[in-house]
Amino acid sequence: MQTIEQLLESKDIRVTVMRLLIYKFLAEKQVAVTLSDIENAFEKADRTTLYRTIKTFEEKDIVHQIDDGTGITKYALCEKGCNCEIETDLHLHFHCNNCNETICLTEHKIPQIKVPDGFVSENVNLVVKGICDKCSR
Amino acid sequence: MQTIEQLLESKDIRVTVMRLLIYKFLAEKQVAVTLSDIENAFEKADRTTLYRTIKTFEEKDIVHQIDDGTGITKYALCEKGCNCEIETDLHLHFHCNNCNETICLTEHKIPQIKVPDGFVSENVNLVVKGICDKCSR
DNA sequence: ATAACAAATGCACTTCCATTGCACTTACTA
DNA sequence: TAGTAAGTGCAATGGAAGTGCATTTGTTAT
Ligand SMILES: [Mn+2]
Ligand SMILES: [Mn+2]
Ligand SMILES: [Zn+2]
Ligand SMILES: [Zn+2]
Repeated sequence: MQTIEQLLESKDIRVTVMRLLIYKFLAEKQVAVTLSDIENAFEKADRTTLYRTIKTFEEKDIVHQIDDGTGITKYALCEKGCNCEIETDLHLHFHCNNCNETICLTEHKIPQIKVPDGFVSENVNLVVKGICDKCSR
Repeated sequence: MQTIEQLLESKDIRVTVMRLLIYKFLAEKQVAVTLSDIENAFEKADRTTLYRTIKTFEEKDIVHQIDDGTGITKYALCEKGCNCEIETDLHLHFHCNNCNETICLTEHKIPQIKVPDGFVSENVNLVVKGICDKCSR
C-alpha cells in the first residue's frame, strides 16, 4: 500500500499541500467533479492553482477528463490499471439527468465499435444518460 | 416530395427567408456545423437570429445537436425517420482529429448498452474519434 | 546554512461561446 | 387595413477556459 505522496512522486509530480488536498478531495468523491466543484471546496485557494493542478494530474494520468455532454468538463481519478495513456476512457460514463451527477462505470468497458471503410477509430467517448441508482429508487 | 416550406410548416415552424436559407445551408453540408460556421456563411445576418433559428430547428426536431468533445456544439439535419424526439442520437458520430470535421454515421446505430442495476438508461451519446475517410487516403 | 535556481501559486486579464432583454420590423389574422 | 404575434437586430451579460507575469515556496548545490 503506497501513500498519496508516493503515488504522486512515482508519477513525477512534486508533492505540495494543495496537491495532496485536491487528491484527497477527488478520492473521497464518488462522482466526477468540475473545476467549480473543486473551487467551492477550496475557497481560499486560487482558481488558477486548482486549474493547473488538475491539468497536471491529467497530464500525468492521475485523473481523466470526462465530457458528459453538459458542456462542463469533469474529472475523476483514474483507477489503478486505468490506461488513459493508451486509449482514453475505455470504460463508459453515466450521467444522471436528475441529480446531474456523472460517474465512472469502470466495470463497463466500451464495446468494439465498427466504423465504415476508410475511417480509422482512435478512441471512443460513450456517455449513457438517464437516472442513477440513487435517484431511481 | 415536399418542399422545404412544406416541411417547415408541417413542423409548426413559420417560414421566413432566413429559415429557408439556413435550412438549405444545412442541407448542402455533409458535415455537422457550428454556429460560427453558419455565421460565416451569412455575414449579413445577426448572430442571434442564427442562434435562435437553430434552436427553433432543434426544438422542432429539424436538426439534432452533436457534442463531439471539441467543446463547441454542432448541428446536423435530422434524416427522415430520425426520431430525436424519442431518443436522441441513436446513430453514432465520428469526429476527425485531422480535419476537425464531425459527421453523422446514420447507418451505424449505437449498440445496446448494459448499465448496472438501479440505473435507467434514457439515451446514449457515442462519439468515435480518429481519422476520416477523406483524411486517411 | 545559505545562495541560486526552478517550480508552484496568486492575481489580473483575456478569449470564446452561449444566452438574454429590449426595441424594432416583419408577417399573419380578424 | 389595423391589431397582434412572431421574428430579427443590437447590446450586453455570464460562464468556463486559458495565459502572462510577479511573488512565493521548495529543491539543490556550494
Ligand atoms: Mn471515468
Ligand atoms: Mn447525427
Ligand atoms: Zn441521480
Ligand atoms: Zn478528416
